[in-house]
Amino acid sequence: MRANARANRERLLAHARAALVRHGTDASLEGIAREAGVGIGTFYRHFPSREALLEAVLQERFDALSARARDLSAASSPGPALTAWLREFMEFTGAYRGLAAALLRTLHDTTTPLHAACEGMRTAGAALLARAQEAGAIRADLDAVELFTIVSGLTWAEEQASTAVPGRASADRALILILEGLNGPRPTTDPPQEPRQSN
Amino acid sequence: MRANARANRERLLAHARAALVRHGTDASLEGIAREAGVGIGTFYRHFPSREALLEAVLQERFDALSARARDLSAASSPGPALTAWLREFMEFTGAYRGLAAALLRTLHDTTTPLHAACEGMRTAGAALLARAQEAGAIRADLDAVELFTIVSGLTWAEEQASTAVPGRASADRALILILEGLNGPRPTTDPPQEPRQSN
DNA sequence: ACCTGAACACCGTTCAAGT
DNA sequence: ACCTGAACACCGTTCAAGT
Repeated sequence: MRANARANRERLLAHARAALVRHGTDASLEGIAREAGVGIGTFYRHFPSREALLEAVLQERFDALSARARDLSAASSPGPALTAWLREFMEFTGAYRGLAAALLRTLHDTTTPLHAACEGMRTAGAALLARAQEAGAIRADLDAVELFTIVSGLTWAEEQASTAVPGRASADRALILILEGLNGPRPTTDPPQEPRQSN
Repeated sequence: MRANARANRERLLAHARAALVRHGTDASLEGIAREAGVGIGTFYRHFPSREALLEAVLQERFDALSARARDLSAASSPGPALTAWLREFMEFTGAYRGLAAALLRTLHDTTTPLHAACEGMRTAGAALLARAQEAGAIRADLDAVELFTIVSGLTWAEEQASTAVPGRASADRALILILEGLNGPRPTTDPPQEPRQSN
């Protein structure tokens, strides 16, 4: 019987993944159970809440992003390492419709299980930020919560814009815009650059 | 009977406003009708869709923001005028939970009635942007759709963060951050400023 | 242990019937 | 003209009953 339960869980997860891709984070739970050929009660036994389901689906991605932050920290200089990681974070966060919202909620609502699941990933990202700030690549008066809020907001906005198109390109563009600011790129100070033309 | 219908409409609008403040853009339509002491069918007669309701509630605000853009264009220099207007746009957009999402949707979905209702406001904002770009206050490679997308994303993100607190302060802060960029403020070029200390 | 599905409490939306 | 509310088709969630 134990094997039966395990098989149910796997089938639920598989159909959940498909449903998330198709319908986003508020895919019908009844629908997932139905497609998995399982009673709704069985669904709730395995995943007592929508968040628990998300957690199960996303856990390994969280861990992968944590590891990625550590790799980037070892392999790249502080500024580019943060930029590269944020790009991957945004790509992940934009994977399902509604995911940016679900993750952003966990940033402040510390009680939820999904919060705990994200925490490692966010700590890793925050370390990357601190390193970039020490190197002077990122303004010092920015904290990790602000950064995650802004980046999530951007991802969400791009996601709303493109229902059909994946829109990776425009999300990258948005990241560049917030890095450089709407008033234009800041000339790097260490090796002095050619001056901006005053239009 | 005509007076009766008109009274119903007004009562529905009044209760809709209250419900939007309390429950956000996806307040229960049945609930609004119930509170207004009116059958659900009557609700649908007056407002055939949730969007139609939003449009009726927000129309005068759209118009006010359009007018405000024109006033600012006359009264202030290009850069500050845009900043001031964006601040007001964000404040309006953050008035109800879900409003930023509803408005952003209309940016691309041109078929909806709410899109038409927003258009004037957005055109006015776009003019302010163009003026700021001509003056060199805002980077030239930014279009109005991008700007509205980014600003909406920011407003949404701040709104998610603060369920209880209105959080005006942090939205302002976010606006400053995207104007200046995460890599720090760009020194203004026209009147040369004191140099940034290299940390 | 694990599963099932009826039951409950909610939605949005439509439409035949009333005045 | 305008209003009503039952009807339909969906939800999420719980829980008594089954194996």
